[in-house]
Amino acid sequence: MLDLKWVVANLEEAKERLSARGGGAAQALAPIEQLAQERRQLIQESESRRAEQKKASEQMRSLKGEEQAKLRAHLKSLSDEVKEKEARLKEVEERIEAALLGVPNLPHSSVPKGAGPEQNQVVREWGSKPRIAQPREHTEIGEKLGLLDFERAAKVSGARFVFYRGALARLELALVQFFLDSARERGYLDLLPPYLVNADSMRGTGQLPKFEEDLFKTTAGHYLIPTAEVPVTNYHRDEILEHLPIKYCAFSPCFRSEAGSYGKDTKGLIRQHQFHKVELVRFEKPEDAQAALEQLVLDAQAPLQKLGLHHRVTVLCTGDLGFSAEKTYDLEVWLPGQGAFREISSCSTFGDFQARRAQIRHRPAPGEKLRLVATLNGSGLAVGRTVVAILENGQQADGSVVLPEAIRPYLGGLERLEPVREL
RNA sequence: GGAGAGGUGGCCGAGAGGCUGAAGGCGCUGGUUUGCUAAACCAGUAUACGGCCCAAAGCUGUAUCGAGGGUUCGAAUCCCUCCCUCUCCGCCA
Repeated sequence: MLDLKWVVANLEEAKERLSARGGGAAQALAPIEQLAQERRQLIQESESRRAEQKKASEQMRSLKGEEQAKLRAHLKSLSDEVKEKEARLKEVEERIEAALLGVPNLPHSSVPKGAGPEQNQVVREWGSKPRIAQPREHTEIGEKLGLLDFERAAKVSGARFVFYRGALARLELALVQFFLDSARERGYLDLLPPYLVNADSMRGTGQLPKFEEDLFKTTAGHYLIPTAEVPVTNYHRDEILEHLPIKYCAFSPCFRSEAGSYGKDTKGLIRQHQFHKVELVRFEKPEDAQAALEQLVLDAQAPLQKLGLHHRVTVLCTGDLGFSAEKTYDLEVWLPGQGAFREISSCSTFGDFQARRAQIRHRPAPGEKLRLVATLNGSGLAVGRTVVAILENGQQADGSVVLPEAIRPYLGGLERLEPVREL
């Protein structure tokens, strides 16, 4: 959420910076100026009335009989007036809040302007493409080896679900441990979060109120988390943090309804309703946020490099930026089967956008005023997509898959994936 | 799920219609004293939103005792709804 005071004082700048996102982001601001004015006036009126009322009602104690009855009648009308104004004020503030909650974050000045994904810019590349004669996609590789079962998953759960079998099931969990180890080495504290959260948490990180249709909701009113970012960022909701920075790594399953992505990546592991991810979350001083984002990208790249997977870093342009993000780098891993780079991590800084919604603050020094912190997060990494990359990059002519050396110790020394032996 | 007890400042804990932003204590900050440390003593110690001010500082108004609503001239205090915590019972991995 943007700061109301700042928006009102810098309306033109706000509109201009939001319009870089395209899609009418700036229009959401339209009603705010007038509402802010109404709000100020109502505050002044109701507060001055209330001050008057407070003063007069102090005399009530010392008065008796008719005198008191007279004053009481006067105060009653004052009281009614205050109540009426406060009711109107509340309504105006609710409308401001509703409008503001629907406004996306301002892109950082260093974000390239652009209309959509085509205008994202490649920042750097790591490694090189493996030479594979006739690359196949992970679905084919996995199904042939008996390691992936989409058909039965469709029977049991529906589209966009999967069963992993045998060594691949183990690989998924091995990668989780491997990613957490990598993050821990880089100073992140392990957190294993709840997978169901309340609406306040979803509002804190920006999923609600605007993106409810992307979420799964339980009959009890909880939401299934679409990423560990939600519980981990909200871990410090309504808190005053004493020491910054704070760095957490958290494993969790992620649940996404994928509403509106019909027809996209319908096959395979790329886009599932449920997947696993290790998330890196940082709380930083505002002035450290940009440097921390650069650091975060390196933290996310580290396991990818240990696995020897060819990838590149891109910076998202203004038109492709997520709702809450101020700046985002994507990590895209090379998938020989698809002949394309695909997102495997997304690292963003949110400035104080989430911190304002979630009221996460810190005191720069004793005696100084509280400030909102900056929040950041990035995948480190998406586990399912890493499995895809390992399958496609490690595929051999005989159908087996050679595993990256770095992951072998997590699998009891297993070197390659071969057909599952039916028991 | 059933029965009961609770939620007050950074923390502990009083208060039970007006004099309470809230006693007392702890903590923290500054000062005095002091070979050092400690102790003692003194002072200060919230947040948000308005107004005055070019701005900061400062002054000033209002709100805030789990959340929301109600009663009342006036609510931390009375009533209603909800949330959360704890204890016991049931169920359960």
